[in-house]
Amino acid sequence: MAYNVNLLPAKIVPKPWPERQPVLAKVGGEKSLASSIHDLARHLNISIGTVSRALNGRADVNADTRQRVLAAAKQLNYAPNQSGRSLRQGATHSIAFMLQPHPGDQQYGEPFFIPFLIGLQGRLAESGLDLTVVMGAPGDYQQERLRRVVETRRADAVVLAWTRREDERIDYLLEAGFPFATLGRSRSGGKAYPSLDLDFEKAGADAVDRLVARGHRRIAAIRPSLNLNFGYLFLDGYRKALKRHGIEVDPALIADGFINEAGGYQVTPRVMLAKNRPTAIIFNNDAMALGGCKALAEMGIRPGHDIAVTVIVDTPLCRYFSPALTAFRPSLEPMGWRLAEMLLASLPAFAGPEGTRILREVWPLELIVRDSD
Amino acid sequence: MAYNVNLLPAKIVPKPWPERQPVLAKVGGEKSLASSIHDLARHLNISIGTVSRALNGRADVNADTRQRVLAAAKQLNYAPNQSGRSLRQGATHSIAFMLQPHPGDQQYGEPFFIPFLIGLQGRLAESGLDLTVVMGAPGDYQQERLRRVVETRRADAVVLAWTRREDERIDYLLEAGFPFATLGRSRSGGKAYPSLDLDFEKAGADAVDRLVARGHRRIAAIRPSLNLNFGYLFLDGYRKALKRHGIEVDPALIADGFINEAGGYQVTPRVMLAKNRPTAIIFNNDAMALGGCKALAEMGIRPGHDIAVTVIVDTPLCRYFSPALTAFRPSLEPMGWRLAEMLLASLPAFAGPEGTRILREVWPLELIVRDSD
DNA sequence: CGTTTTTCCGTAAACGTTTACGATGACACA
DNA sequence: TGTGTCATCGTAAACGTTTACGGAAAAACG
Repeated sequence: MAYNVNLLPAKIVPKPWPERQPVLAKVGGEKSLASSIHDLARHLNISIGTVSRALNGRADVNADTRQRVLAAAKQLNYAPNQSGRSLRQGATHSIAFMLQPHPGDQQYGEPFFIPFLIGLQGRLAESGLDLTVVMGAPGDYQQERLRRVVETRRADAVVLAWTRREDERIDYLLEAGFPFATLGRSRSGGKAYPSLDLDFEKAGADAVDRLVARGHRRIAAIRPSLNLNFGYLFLDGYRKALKRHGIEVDPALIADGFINEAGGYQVTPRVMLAKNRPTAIIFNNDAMALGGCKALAEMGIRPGHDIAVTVIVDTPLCRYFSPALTAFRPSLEPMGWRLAEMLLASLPAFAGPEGTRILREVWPLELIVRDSD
Repeated sequence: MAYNVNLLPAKIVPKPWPERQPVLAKVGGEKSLASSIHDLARHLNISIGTVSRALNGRADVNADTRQRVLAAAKQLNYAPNQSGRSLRQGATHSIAFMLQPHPGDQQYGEPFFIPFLIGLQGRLAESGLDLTVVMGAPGDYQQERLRRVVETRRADAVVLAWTRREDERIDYLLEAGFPFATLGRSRSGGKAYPSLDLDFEKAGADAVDRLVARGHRRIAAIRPSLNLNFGYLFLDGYRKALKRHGIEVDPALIADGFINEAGGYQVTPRVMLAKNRPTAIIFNNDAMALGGCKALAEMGIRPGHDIAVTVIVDTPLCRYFSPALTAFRPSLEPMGWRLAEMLLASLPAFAGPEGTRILREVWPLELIVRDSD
């Protein structure tokens, strides 16, 4: 008889952590989905210990017995119960990726992560780990979800993205001693942790260099608001390069907006109406570039003709847009692969010889010249 | 002393299911991340049974005791071990969404799902369920991953997307008796299951109706290959509407391509070079439309001027493209919410009164008229 | 005051694994 | 034959929960 929490008088309704819920009925009914180690043992008339050892490749089991166990496992469609394994071993064999929609993301999210996740999952799978993406509600900045994943031990490690300038998630994980790796840098955290980032600073500088070489001197920069760290890095490179060329940085040519099409659309007219009207714009994001180009089109300004447009992170959109947008391209899938490797190297159970931890890599972006600048 | 599987002589290396891996060290070391129910019991000098009952809101526990337990839980930073709970209850309290990159998706994936997932996760969270997205490698069509999730009981139910005409995943889940719901219809599966889909058939017909009303008679249709079901539905609507208007269906005006920018780019010239050159194109996907418009631009054909372009599934891309693309818009977040509701209604533990299962809803797409037709 | 009911809590089993430990033979060797 | 080694296996505990059951004390009732 399931007890219904909701029927409790209001004042004694507990708010434990987390809210407990009705128990799901066991699925599958009679024909259980998969057999347990006990079924195998009974079927073969041996002990469960031996079955487990056989399945786990331990040495102290007869070769013949092992074969029989494996055959029976296949025949009876055995699959180890993950909860049982996790409970006993204190490890879930799965890595969590925190995917957090941005507050400004009204409609659609970043396609950016998919190839990254493909690489990540590919490498993790090679080590027998599952990758599970845990979604948060938009706007709560993951802190709560992260705590929950960590404290209920749903994953053995986490991978963070969209790192911020100061990132409380990183502080939390460091303090908790929970293994993690980040896509992107941050200024948070005294201790070292594996992180992989793109060289937005150099890309910003390279973009400026190229534009200056082509005669531009009034160059606008449009980057995401929030305090996403790559926006700062990009702007640093932009500023330094301008100074190197003896060009004064004009604050009116720098704007922040939501990291989506609407943000770019909204913010671009602002820099175009500056006293010193720019002859070039660098967008720090493909979606913002799309929105920005829309705004330009409405002002009768044609990218590649009347203004030079450069995008920092390339996507298929940049290639298929008309005119095709000059952009800096990351190699996302290898990055996912690599970050998995870095994370694994930081986990005692997977690390090779001592001292092989890999920390703080910064990868270059490749300039793809197209028609917009 | 951990036994290293890799040191086994090759011939007795077992290939159990799944490949077993080294055990991860318990994280956190001394300062354990969270305390167990035993810690609470010891701290309060009561039994673990009482602690559990207090936390779970059972009635047979003194109000005062409950308060003390809850206070201690907060103080000691208690969080229930998920593996323990799952093992005991036979339920994981988490729902899996299978995300499968398409073979053609070389670089980037579908942003389509994010708002859907936001809605899905929002509703599930209200019932205390976690949503975890499980990634597969591109190309293997999920069957293996799905089996693994189901058989190792990593989730209590799954949500499928990208349903195909005949979908072996659905057949498998039905036969296994595992709860699931699908975003999209399929012809598979004799038995009923919760599914939510968009009315691609009507959208296809409406698109034709509108174009015919504006004087077009040679209308091309470009849809994804593979046998994604919505491609068929769209084409059905397209065909029926043409016939209704007494227009013969010209196979040369219909083309399939990979469901991304490259696919649209590759396939669009094919229909444009038909003997009966079309005056309008309906794209079944926004990315394909982007690629297609690129091809058109290279042929000197301007959407909205020289040709009418309509897109079946609207995204921000359609809105911010120049010219803005007329498109049919889904309401993805409510769909996610609704599908979660349908799934929950099919789970005994969450269903309300008997007979409230919700099956097979088909939602309309809203026509957004812009500048491209 | 005796009896019955109610309230509250402790006990212990169970979920499916893994693994430390010990037991049993088989075999080798002196 | 006695002793030691090795291969192989069974036993049982443990991981952290939930929950059926029963018991003790308190409350209610006659």
